[in-house]
Amino acid sequence: MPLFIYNSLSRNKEQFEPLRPGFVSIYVCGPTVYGHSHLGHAKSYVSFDVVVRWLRHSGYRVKYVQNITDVGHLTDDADEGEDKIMKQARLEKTDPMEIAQFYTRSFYEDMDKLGILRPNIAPAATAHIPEQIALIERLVESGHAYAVNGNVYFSVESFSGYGRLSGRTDLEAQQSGSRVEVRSEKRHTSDFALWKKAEENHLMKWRSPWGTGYPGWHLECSAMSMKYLGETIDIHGGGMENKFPHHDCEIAQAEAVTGKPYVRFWMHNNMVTVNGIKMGKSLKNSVNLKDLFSSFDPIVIRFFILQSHYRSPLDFSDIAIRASQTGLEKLHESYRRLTETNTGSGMFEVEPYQHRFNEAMNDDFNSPIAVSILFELSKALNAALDRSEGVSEIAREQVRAFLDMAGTEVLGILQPEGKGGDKQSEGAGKTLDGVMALLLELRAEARKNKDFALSDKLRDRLLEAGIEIKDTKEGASWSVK
RNA sequence: GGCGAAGUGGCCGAGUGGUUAGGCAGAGGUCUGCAAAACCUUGUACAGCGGUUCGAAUCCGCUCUUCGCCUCCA
Repeated sequence: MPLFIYNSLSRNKEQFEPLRPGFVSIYVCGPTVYGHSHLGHAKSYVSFDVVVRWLRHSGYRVKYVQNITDVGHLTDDADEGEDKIMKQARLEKTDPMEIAQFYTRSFYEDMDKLGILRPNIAPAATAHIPEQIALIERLVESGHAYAVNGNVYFSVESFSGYGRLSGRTDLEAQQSGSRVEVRSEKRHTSDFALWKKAEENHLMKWRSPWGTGYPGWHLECSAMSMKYLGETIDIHGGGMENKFPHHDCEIAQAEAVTGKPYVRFWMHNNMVTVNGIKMGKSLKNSVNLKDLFSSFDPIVIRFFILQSHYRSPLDFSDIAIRASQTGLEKLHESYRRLTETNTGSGMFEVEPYQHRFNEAMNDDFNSPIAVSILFELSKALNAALDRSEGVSEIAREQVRAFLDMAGTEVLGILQPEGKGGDKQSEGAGKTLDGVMALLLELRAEARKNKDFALSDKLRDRLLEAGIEIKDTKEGASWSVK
């Protein structure tokens, strides 16, 4: 079954075939590390995590590169303003590299909790200054860039395809409509900085052929992508807001030098909104993940994200996440029942679900459909388990294999069997198992003797202690809430 | 002003030229000592106005509204 991916460059779904058979190169724009991660990061990286997981499941060897931007971009317009990382360093009374390191660790902490697999290579911009300088040199030599007063600019007029990704190809229109004041030293308003001269007090700076300075905003991705993945890569992902100027600039820088297509498939994920308005750090409505994790299990957040398509905006609200939480618990419960129930003689056909799941994932990674298929399976499975003949050993193993693939390996929303979360250590878990077995036994005896006051007391007090009892046909079970 | 996306039942959220998305919430029922859980039943929605068509929520046009980008941003 072929995989189709929506390519932002062609604005169409296209059948995906990697450049090199069996091998997929993918680069995703990483975070600028000057603050804790928010829900927007979660949406982006959960989405691409599932992309990578699905490609791997499909048999590809995937090399996934995601940068860490630890050189500060500027806080306001094109060429003015303070470096964001420097600003944060000033606010926290420390130095830029410490800020970058601190928030890099914070980022991975959050991403790990969301079940996001780490990229194969996570290059930091500051560790690739020579590569970036080399790229600028090539651009200057080939006449695509020019140096003025210690700054180096890319000349957009020297590159015919500039703006093709975002559709902003009319340079004149850009010039007249630009909100950025024309800077005299640039040849064209849309020319963008490759290298910037550092002021005296600038803390992050390096020596270059053009004097002491620091790299421009778009350069690192081109340089590092080409270094680790080659001049033409299969997939480049990122947030929609980066289409212009960031990705258009990346294309220009890379293709001007190599003369080859930089990226074959551009993928852009949509934004997170809060009450319909884009969430952003500068808008002060961003939902910090660490805060969110204090109210919701990170896997619930992951599930919430996957219930909408990566190209659709996701509107945040507590009510919507709570709905997801209830739904996910249902899937977990169904999976638990499957693994714990005794087998019987009943049949259960997984193949149709499997097929539709693959179809959904191969249709531009349609996770909401994939999730809905898990719900349908769960419903049918529960019904089958409710029947007296139950489900046969073979059927059970087939369903389990499917859920392990779809729910655990690909979507990352079901816990693998035997791994009951991080609520208690292994040893404590064993002890609790023993205690609970005894309590359930006592309660069963009480119920048998019609001592409902005692049995209800056990149930209620356990619930207060955070343990929920469920009475099923097969007897009582318990779970930590 | 330029570039782009979207408007779906109480809420979230897919999809499609004619047949049930799915989840949450709600209602009724089965089960249960009572609950919870589970299961069954239940909702005929697609911004508005025109057009194409045997038939459109799905295609085309217009209108309205919302959102993103054009300044760093996942």
